[in-house]
Amino acid sequence: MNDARPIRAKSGTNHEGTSAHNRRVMVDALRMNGALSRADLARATKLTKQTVSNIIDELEQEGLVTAQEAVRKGRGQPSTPYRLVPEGAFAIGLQIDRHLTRAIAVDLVGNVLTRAEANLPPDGPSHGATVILELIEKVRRDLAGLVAQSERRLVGLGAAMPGPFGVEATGDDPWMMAAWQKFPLLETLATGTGLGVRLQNDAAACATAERMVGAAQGLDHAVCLYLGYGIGAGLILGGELYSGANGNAGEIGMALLSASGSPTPLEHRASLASLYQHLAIDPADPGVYVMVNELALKDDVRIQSWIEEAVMDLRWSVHLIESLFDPQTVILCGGAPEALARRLIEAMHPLPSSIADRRDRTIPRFQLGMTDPWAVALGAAAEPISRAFDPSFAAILKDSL
Amino acid sequence: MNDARPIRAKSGTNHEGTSAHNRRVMVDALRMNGALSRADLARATKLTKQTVSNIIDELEQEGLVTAQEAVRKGRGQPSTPYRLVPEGAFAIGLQIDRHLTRAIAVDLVGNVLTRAEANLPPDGPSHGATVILELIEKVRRDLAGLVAQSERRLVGLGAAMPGPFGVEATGDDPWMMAAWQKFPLLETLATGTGLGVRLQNDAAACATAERMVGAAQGLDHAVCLYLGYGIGAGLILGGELYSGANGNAGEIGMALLSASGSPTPLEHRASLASLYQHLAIDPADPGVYVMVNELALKDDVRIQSWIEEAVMDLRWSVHLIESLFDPQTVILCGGAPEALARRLIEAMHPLPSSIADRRDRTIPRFQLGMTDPWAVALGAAAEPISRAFDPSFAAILKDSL
DNA sequence: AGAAATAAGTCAACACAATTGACCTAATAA
DNA sequence: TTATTAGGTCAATTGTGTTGACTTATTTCT
Repeated sequence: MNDARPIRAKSGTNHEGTSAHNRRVMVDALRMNGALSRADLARATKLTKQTVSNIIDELEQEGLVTAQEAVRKGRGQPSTPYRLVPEGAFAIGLQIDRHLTRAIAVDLVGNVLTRAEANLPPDGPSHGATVILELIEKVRRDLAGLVAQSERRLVGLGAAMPGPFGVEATGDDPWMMAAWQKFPLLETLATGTGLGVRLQNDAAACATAERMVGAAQGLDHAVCLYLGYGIGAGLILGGELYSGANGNAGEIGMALLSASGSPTPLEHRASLASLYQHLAIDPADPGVYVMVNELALKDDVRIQSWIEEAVMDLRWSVHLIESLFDPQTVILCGGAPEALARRLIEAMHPLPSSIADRRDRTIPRFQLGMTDPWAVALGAAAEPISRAFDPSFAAILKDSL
Repeated sequence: MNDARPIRAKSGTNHEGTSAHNRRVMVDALRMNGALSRADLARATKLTKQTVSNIIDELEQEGLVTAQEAVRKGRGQPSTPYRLVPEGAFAIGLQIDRHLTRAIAVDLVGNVLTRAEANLPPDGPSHGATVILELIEKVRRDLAGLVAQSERRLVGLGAAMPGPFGVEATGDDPWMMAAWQKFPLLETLATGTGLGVRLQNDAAACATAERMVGAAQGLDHAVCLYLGYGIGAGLILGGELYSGANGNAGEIGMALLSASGSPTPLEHRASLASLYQHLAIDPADPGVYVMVNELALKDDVRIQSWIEEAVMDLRWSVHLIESLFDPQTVILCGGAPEALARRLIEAMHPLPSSIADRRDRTIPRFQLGMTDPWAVALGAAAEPISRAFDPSFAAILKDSL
């Protein structure tokens, strides 16, 4: 009678899926190449001129693309390049960090339009949620003041916070991140803002940012090594952000540094937390960023000694990432002060030899990405944009609607 | 004038892409669920009854599915379940190992129809290629003798060999694997057989096998830890095999076991190579498999001491894999003799705590997959089947045709 | 028994989106 | 001036999933 066992199957697709994909492919092509004519797009996407023409007409009507002046290039009718209209869409990003929260508004091409931050009250999520919702409201109002129709073109809210998610807390937790994990954040944000909300960990958010406006643009295989209070990896695999079965992929900070003996998590050694400890400064102090940056600029010996240690672990991490993910490049990004990040990059050479040593290599094995305390918030904001406009398998299928 | 810089864009799709995807979804659903009625398929794939009906009619005509007897279940018209026809498609798999080569023929559902192996001449690829082509010919003839029309239904040839690919050789290489890497294997096989050919490393092949007929069936996020002469990981990420930018993803054997001091590659400690060394036996001896299996069965002390050491490294590996990939499960598979594999699995407990410790867990964190010296060859054969019939993003796009 | 309800599956008309091939336009090269 | 080339449009066509009414076969209710 009742067949209990549910049927597992992938979703099918139909015309709308096809159409949605092709529209996304256009937007993606324009994002990566700046401005392209209809004929260019047809060649690049392998669609017919006519199809491209129809889609571009639609996108133009919707205000997502616009024609530039015709350009003559050689023989034949001049081409009319189209480019993305930044004001075509907006998204809001939210970063929840240990002692503060940041909100940011970006447009279709990743320009930051407005931003705001606030301290998180130390008494946990239920009070903190109010602060957050107010912060989002503020950014939303500012955005509305800056551009007309912003509300109509708001595609969603992206949130980022330290992971891992859905796992029992371990050890000390002065900033109540564990409490935040249990708090029904997404529901609160969704009902409080009326927007669609998704959650990423901070490394994933950084990778999303690097993919939209940073060093991972146009790359289908890249790993962002995020050095923040902890350390994590944001994974761009096969052209999409990879989150794993539970949204926890890339938690390299938990990787143990030796199989036998007394293994230490990478996080305990290579992270800003370890730097703060090494320098004996209070991570909650709002001045740490500037302080560390200046120490790095003047090559302070204590920073140098930390860098020497950390670089060994980072070399190991890069080698590990290359061995396991075989990416086109590894990008150092995240909340580390810029001067520190530069010192680290310099100190990384020479990289240990790995399968990434290839003759056909055109991109550096390891490079510096964004070093901006707002990178995570930016990535959080980039997520809804990416969800709405980037080509992806999921977007074609019926169950995505 | 000449705009040098090429335009980068993803491919668009059209009706044929839609259709191709939906057909694959049907086959996939039948593979995972055994037998389903048209109505079941419609519900599971979110397509309409009519669409499913049309596709099933086609598939039936093509001999890929067949109706079973109608079953009455509760009220309403009895349903007619359809199942895959094993003889609907065949593929040939080829394993090139250090001193021998294996060929195998499988059908649509992964049944092994015939197999053969041969020693690889020690004088390198150009002579070896002849041996291989003869071996494939033999398997192909045997297959043709076993089932009618097999040639018409042959979807391709999959090859598997130890990786990594495209990297300068390192260290000693008694079996000339480096020479094999340089040899134009794919071209030789393609012209020699007239079939489409793809290459995987052995860990990836194992994962492909586990996905078609093993422990990874129906899982979208699984990692196969392949313990063979070396050690590697086959990655099933987001429902597809992930190969990285250069086909080298999952090379966990190269992971270094400690950041500072004198780091050792995992491969030097946890691999059958290390076991052979520990036991002081010649890995080229064709009797090693049986020998090791018997030693494991009688709990030989030398085996036990190796296991104790190896298990520490394997625990570390599983923890690392869980931290970086966040899979639903980790599967131990590959060419290790079964008794040894069982001993290893037993000795793995307790696993180190990791982000994989979740309350909502239904599958074991770590489990035993296939322990069959033919697993790699089977996976190699599974690849063309998977390519031809599994749903995938690439299969929808125009540039896949 | 008979009627109602329920579920599987089919039929024929339809809608949607990409394709096709002819055609127009605007530029450069001969 | 004319031929050639490239961008782009027009209108008809094709392929594929959808829709809603209908048929068939079975169980459940009265």
